[in-house]
Amino acid sequence: MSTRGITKPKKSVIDRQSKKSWLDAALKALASGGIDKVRVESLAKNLGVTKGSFYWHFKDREQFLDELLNFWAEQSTQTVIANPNYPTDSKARIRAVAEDIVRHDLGKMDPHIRSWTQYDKRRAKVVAKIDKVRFEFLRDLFLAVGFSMIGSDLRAQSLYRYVLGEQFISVRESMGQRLERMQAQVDLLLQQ
Amino acid sequence: MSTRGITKPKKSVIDRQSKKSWLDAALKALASGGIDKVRVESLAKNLGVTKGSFYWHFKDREQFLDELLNFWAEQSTQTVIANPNYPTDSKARIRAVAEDIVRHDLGKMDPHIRSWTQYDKRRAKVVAKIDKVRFEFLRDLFLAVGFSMIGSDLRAQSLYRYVLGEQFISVRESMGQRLERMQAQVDLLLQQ
DNA sequence: ACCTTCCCATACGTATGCGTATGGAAGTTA
DNA sequence: TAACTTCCATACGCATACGTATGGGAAGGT
Repeated sequence: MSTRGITKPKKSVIDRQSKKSWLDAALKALASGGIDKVRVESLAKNLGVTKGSFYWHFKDREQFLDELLNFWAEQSTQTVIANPNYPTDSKARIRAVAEDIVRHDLGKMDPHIRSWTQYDKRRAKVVAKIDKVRFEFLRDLFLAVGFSMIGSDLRAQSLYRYVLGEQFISVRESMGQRLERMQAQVDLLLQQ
Repeated sequence: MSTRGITKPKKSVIDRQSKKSWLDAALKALASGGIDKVRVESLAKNLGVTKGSFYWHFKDREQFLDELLNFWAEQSTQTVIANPNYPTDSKARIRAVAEDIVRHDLGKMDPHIRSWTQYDKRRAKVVAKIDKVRFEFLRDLFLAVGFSMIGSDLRAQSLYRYVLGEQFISVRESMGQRLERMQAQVDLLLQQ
């Protein structure tokens, strides 16, 4: 693991890259055009270096993609869930979480990630783990409201599918519409 | 358009291919490993011919993929919607449709299609049209139950996102679980 | 000043996959 | 049977992208 820029953040005349800079570039490329756009030589061009740098930091493309997936997994479990500023009222908290998801476009990387990993059993397991974490987070929110385990399970699954499905619908709506629709969805789920 | 096998279904010593046989093979490949598996030479190998056949039937790969997308679009609007054996009772009809979607795994091609087309604006428009058709079909079902336009709209969007989202969740459930969950979801949406 | 380590450039070999040019076999029509 | 159409095989050129081998510049330690 390169620690350049952390222990010794000195300037260089030439652009020295770290693992993270490669992974950041890869995430950008992934978001712009899918995993097919995550190419060694292409990323190198974006970073202003050659692939000589890449093969110094990483063994090969496969190992790099593994790190990329973990990179996404880590920072996707530290956004919504780790936010400490949610209301204490359980129903209000669900609404706040739902709004956050839409407003900050959380899960916007999901189509790219899932499109990529769905044909790779090993990598799909990483995504499955993220699904599990997210789902349990949502389920706990409904449990806090007072729903039964079965009821909370159903509602969390419903809400999660809603969020996930929205990312794949080709008819994109405005932010206002999406927020409104999401709140209506939450209202529906919060009925007794 | 080749009409071989339709007007003159004669046997041949060698395997003569039609456009449809290429498209069928392409759909199979797409389902197995995404658009990346839809390769001219790969499909040719599966069909037992060379790409000389391909380039006789199609101009190039791009045009072929266009036809493939239309091929999917056509046969994806002729399954659920065209089924005439649904109950006349509006609520029962929704339940029957929902069960059909899960049981016959309708939309199982959707992840592959959407993963492929999401980076292609022109092709995404075709998918958007399918989204619209499906959504309006679902909305009409809720309208028939007696919900308002707004209420039907919300419920149809919710149900459609649910179906779509399920296809992308990496944690796969059993058919029984999926059916049960789907019915619970429909029950939730059918509440007043 | 020298040496070592870190990081990258350059050049090359190889594989894959698209598209094209051309010939030819099988079936059809005159 | 001769000509004509339909469909495919073969062979080639070309572009892209991975991975490797090798050399070298820059920075820091001694």
